Amino acid sequence: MRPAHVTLAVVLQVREGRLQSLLWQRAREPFLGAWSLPGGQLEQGETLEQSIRRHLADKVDVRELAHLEQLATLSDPGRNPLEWELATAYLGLVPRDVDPAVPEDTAWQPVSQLPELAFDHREIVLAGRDRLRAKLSYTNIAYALAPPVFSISELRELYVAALGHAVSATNLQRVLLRRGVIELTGERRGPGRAGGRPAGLYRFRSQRLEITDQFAVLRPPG
Amino acid sequence: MRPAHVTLAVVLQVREGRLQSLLWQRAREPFLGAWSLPGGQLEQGETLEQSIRRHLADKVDVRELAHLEQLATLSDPGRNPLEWELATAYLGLVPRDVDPAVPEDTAWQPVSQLPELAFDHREIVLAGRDRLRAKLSYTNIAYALAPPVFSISELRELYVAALGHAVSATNLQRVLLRRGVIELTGERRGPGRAGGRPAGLYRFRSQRLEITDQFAVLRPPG
DNA sequence: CTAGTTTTAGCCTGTGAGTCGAAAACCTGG
DNA sequence: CCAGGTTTTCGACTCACAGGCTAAAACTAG
Repeated sequence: MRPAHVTLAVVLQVREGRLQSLLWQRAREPFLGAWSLPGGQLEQGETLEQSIRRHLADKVDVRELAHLEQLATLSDPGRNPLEWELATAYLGLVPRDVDPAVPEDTAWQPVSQLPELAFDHREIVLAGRDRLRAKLSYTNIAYALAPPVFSISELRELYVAALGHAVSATNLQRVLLRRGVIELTGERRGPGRAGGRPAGLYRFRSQRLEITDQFAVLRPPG
Repeated sequence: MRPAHVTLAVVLQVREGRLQSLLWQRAREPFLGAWSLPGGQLEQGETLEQSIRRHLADKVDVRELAHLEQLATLSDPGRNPLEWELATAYLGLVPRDVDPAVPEDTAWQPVSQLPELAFDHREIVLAGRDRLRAKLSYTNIAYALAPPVFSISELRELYVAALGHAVSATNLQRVLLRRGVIELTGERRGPGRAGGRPAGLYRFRSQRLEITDQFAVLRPPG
């Protein structure tokens, strides 16, 4: 006998200054009505990545995934009480400027205040968050959370939301510039309501994941 | 229809100053006779980790795994020409002082000079090596490659073999001591053939994976 | 006792992260 | 048009730690 196999995704986006995860309410047993991760059955002829992309595009209409990577495969025989089922979890990231239309039964929920989740989905969400936090320190993965063009203050807000601790804008700018992760576009943004010096606008040099050879880190202050 | 599911392991050990991987020759199609990674079918009622442990203990008699972690799940529909089959790959590490008895059809082979491997096993081995190399820099994972007690020179040889570049014994000692990864046992080892100051003997403080909060790195010299 | 070998410890340097404060560039209100 | 408030940016300083080099320590063999 063979196990069923599903793909799941922790889809993260920074909204309203907080890191949020896309969740939907299950429409059938087990855990009917409980919040859970989007995903579904693996079909013949597709890879795991194709499968999770299909389910995300189908059910939740998220085509704007700027990054997608495999997290892990869960295999506890008791994780699904009705059936022997493996689940391969992915981490997906959505940039800040898009707001994908989501169905009724789907909602963004802050990772720091998750509701009760079905199956082992809570630990998967936290694993995704931790993976993101780690990679923010030694890769350019923030490109997948940021809009195409942004000011340092905006970028700082993203880092604060994702990392969960204060980040110095000055330091962030210097670190990312020196590493060659971001570059100045030359444009500037008109100042806000209360005036202030217009912000320079930056962009990520690469839209694909790159690993910084210098492993250095953005540490919490203090 | 559901896919078959197998578990595989990249089992690494430093032998004769080189990082080597445990391989065995396939006894059936496809790829009959080709070198491949040890592993086998996932059985009902077991987790993936239990499965790979069972196969390693059964077929290859490696019980001395000091570390085991999941690498990834491979899912290309064409990866097995005969059957739709997913494979979850693990990374296993064996300390230097043990020499597990292995059957006729099984052998250690240097990762830097791999033979032709069945399926997608070559990339899995390289992924395992890369994972190990990365973790050597920011975790205490070397505990799983080292004997219970060792001199700094011996530890240095392990790092050189695993990382593939020169490592300064002085620097290694200072870095690992400052991070609290290793500690002096108080014993010393009698000097070798040609004399020399007796080496202090060290041990790892923890035999479980710990992540260094300081992400700093052991870089190649120069 | 001397020469050779290996390990250990100390000193120096360089790099990059983190902090702080001042200057730059803009607004609004008088 | 000037003064005061706001936001961004730049430069100077400090600190921690990795990496390199050299000398000292501790031992063996002849």
